Amino acid sequence: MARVGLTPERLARAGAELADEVGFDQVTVSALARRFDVKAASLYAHVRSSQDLRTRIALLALEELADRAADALAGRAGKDALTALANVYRDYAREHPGRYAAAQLRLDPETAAASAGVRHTQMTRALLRGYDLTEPDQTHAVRLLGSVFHGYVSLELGGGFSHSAPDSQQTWTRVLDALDALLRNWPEPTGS
Amino acid sequence: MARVGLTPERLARAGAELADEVGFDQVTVSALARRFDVKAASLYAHVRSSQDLRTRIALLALEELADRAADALAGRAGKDALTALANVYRDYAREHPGRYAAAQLRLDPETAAASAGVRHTQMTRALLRGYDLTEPDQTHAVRLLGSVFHGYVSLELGGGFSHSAPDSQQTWTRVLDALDALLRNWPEPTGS
DNA sequence: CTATTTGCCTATAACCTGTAGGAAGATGCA
DNA sequence: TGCATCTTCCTACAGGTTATAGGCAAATAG
Repeated sequence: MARVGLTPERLARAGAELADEVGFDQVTVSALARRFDVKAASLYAHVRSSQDLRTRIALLALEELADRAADALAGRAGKDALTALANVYRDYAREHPGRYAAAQLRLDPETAAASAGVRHTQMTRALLRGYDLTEPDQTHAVRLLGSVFHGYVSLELGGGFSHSAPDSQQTWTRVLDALDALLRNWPEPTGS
Repeated sequence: MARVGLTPERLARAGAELADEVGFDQVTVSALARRFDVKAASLYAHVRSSQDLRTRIALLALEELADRAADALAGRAGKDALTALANVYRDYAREHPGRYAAAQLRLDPETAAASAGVRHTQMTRALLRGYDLTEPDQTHAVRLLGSVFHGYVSLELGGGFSHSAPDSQQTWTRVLDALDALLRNWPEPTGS
């Protein structure tokens, strides 16, 4: 009865790999058990449920993504920082589609508050210090950037841009140009 | 043995309702069969598979969304049209979260090409006629708008904006201001 | 070197997908 | 009206997934 040496952390890491290979929603306790050549029931000693496993993978992905973002932002400012941060999300999603999908998992408020998700907000806010925005516009801009990054990446990943010209890379470059221009020239509220 | 009168269309409609109630990923053949007080096996006479059912719900949602968008755009131009279209997506997602999630289902290329998805692109393009963009910037702008709408709506739906000030409605208004300003003042490519 | 803890096992129940074949209701045609 | 046929929904079943309960053996502590 050889012991494989399962831990919640190893399961989350292996689950993340599995997600990248077969898709996050195909990650099951059974499939993960097969990967360790172990019975599914054995995994329940380490994770409470299938949902618990997914949450651990999501938290892992959020951490990795935040670490990459922190790396990319170090020593950069302005458009340079904007581009770097944006590319972190896009590249991560392309390298690790399953993990990226996991990072979108809806977490309950306490879990979310304790997750690396908050670092993402903080870093976006730090990036915006290179532009001249004061509250509440800074928060609006944080949300806008999050929306564009996530929206673009998920549409691109879903194949939305792959069957028409011009190619996605060109649009991406121009979108970052546009966001930079917008942040440098953030409009006043309209009268309406 | 009373006949219930199942058809693929009725199943898709009921599936859409079920999705709004319990979430798109909780839509199963079994659950739908229970809703009609019928055995799961019976549904397979009308849909080929669980995946087929999901696809039908996705197509239904895309249609509904395109119809609403066409309605909203009629007789509007410029920022008025931009706001109207944006609100269609946001309102639909809030009213019908399950259907909205369904609309994000990844379709195979042929199905996607035959879906109402293409109408969405066309309408966004029509909206952009109120701004002064030529190709390929128009395509870039279509993709940007799609990204912002989808990204914002999905982050908002995921609860991302609900636990911090200012409230999401204010950000939404300002994001639309910002997009309008950006489209009216679309930047040249940068030299890099 | 025994005693306890830990890790993985078998067994089992419930639910979901999907297929095969059967019976009752609906429909068409004489 | 009566008969044949088709359609609709059924039962039965096989295979996969989640989850719990209880058992035995390996690792570890005193």
